[in-house]
Amino acid sequence: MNTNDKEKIKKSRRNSGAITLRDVAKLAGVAPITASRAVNTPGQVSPDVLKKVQDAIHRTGYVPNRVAGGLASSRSRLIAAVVPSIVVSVFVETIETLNNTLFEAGYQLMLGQTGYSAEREEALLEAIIGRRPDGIFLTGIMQSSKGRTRLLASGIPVVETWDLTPTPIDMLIGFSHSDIGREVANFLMAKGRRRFALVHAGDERASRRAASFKNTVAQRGFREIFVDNVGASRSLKSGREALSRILSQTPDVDAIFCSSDLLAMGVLTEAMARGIKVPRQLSIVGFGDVPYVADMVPTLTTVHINGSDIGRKAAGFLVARAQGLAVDKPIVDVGFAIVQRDSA
Amino acid sequence: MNTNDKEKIKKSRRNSGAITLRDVAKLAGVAPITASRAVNTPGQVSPDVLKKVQDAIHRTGYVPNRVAGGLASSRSRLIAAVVPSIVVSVFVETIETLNNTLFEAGYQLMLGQTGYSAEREEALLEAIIGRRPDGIFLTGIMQSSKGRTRLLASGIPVVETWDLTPTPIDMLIGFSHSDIGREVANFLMAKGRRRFALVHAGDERASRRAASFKNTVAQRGFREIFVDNVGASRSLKSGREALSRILSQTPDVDAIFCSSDLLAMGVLTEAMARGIKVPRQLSIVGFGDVPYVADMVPTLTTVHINGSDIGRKAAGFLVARAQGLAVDKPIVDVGFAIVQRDSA
DNA sequence: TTGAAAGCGCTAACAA
DNA sequence: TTGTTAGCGCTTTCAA
Repeated sequence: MNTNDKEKIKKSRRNSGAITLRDVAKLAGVAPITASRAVNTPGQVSPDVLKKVQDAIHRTGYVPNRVAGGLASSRSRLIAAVVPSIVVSVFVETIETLNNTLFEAGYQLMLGQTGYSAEREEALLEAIIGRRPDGIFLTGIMQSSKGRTRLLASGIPVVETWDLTPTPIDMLIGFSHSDIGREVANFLMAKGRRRFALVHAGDERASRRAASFKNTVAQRGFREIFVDNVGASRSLKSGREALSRILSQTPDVDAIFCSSDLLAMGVLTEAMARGIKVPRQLSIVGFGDVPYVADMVPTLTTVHINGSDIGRKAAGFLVARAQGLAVDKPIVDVGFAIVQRDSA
Repeated sequence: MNTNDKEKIKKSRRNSGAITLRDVAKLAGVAPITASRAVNTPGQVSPDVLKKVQDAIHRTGYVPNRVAGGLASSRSRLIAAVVPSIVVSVFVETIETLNNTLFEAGYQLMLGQTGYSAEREEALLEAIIGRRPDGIFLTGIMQSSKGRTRLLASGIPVVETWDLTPTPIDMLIGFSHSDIGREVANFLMAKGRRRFALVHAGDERASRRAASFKNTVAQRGFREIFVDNVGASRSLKSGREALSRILSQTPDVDAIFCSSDLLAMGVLTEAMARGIKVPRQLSIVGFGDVPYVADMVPTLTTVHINGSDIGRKAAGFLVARAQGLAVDKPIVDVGFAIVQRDSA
């Protein structure tokens, strides 16, 4: 931008110093709204004007202020995502795909982590609603009724994921945790296993899978199974320690279902370190099917969740809603699959 | 909110229907600016007024519109982060800590992924600057001079990370990739290794570590080493395949440095599958020190990067700058450490 | 301690 | 196709 251009730009007491659409319009010799149209809906503007505006933009290095645009149009082009944690790798693929799909459609992602804390979730919700995003992605079902009420009152499209419920706030993309527990139990029983144990983290969905597994096994008359809750420590190490505890209580255990692949890898590692043959003496099943477990030795039998698919579908739903379209069938069960590999 | 309250709220042609500060003020019987002060700087308001405003907020369920506030005050309380990808687990801890630290300080994180693509990075930058965030976190050094110019012109505080340069855009928190290559080479040579190979992904920083490793080894007169570039496929599987290729070219290889822990796990897995003794016949060194590699069998020797520390420091810098404070020593070398475990 | 006025930078609504 | 006007919901500035 040359000095001559600069002089044409009006100063005001409060302006932030950045180039505005008004500056561009003045330089191009048109009204601000015309410059706005040249930027946003170039088809509505004559080629002549379009060129003048584009020139002015180029000369000034103008970058539209989306905050102001968002305020004026009530469309922020922002989507908020709430995740327990991104170090829990099972959620990462969903967020990656959600983010990429949204970006292609011209939306930005705001990321919030609850750390599995209800209190934190509430603060996050307040912060999110305050930004007036065009949509909200939730990992899991919103349990707190206060949270549900706030979301409903905000009028912002919401997609709950990673679980099923008959009463979603709005849209839903998930799968059944109790079905998973039952199916894994059936799978292991069909393999002739009889002495079961569970290793799970202390979150509600993992507990639900565990409870369903336990019920299914109990219904078939097997003896009480050992349940090891590792709480918040979702590491490979806690999987190793869990197996140690299990073996000291029930040395004849022959099948273990873990609430994550990482815990399962821990159990597997400890088993190998102790010379326990997997799967001959002990079957191990994980959850999540994170990429590398298919290529380890031995490969891990696990429950596959299509995280990418959830992210992509959620992005599609939210973008459609943001654009005022009705979403057809906004409740989707994406299911799961038990992927049989070496460890069970 | 009861019907009586509702009637007091003025309707306008354009308003979005949500409760505004103006509604709250009217209900409380004060001016909007007074209600604003009651919300943001309660100390500046009499207890009596404070109570009336809080009551009105409670009755209406008012949530402040941060978009409008941001526009008026030129402080968005938004920080943008640019990452190559979050499925590359080495970046996840940094983002998690960055996000959590920012949230504590009242800031939200906007996440953008480049997928290691320059073109994508440019589009991302445009989208980010358009939101006028109070700060920008970059993974790596901004290589493109166009990008540097835009960032500089935007006036937004920037922290580049994960690398060092004598000419950062603004602030910098990183470590030296060429030092890492050199030190790992020295480490392996000191262990008496002579036949080296490299497995690295096709990004610039990994290539720099590899080049430095290669130089160091060459300076000591060892023969040309085999370099396997796996390109964009940073999986355990590509590590396994890389070892196969290396062995077919140089069967007597006795040390391999990988550009990520996941690739190293792949090499390790393939070695074990082939009955190659690690570390007796083959030393393997990874990069990143992601949590679980310390608890596998065998444990992985790797280069530790304190990702959490980078995230926390970056958040500190950005928040300080956003609040108009000067940042003391905004260029930090966080270093690295070779963590010796079983695999080398 | 409280308030009136005037924006922040943009777009919806209406008009020509 | 282009422009005028009046906001979006909040905060800065200045005044009382």
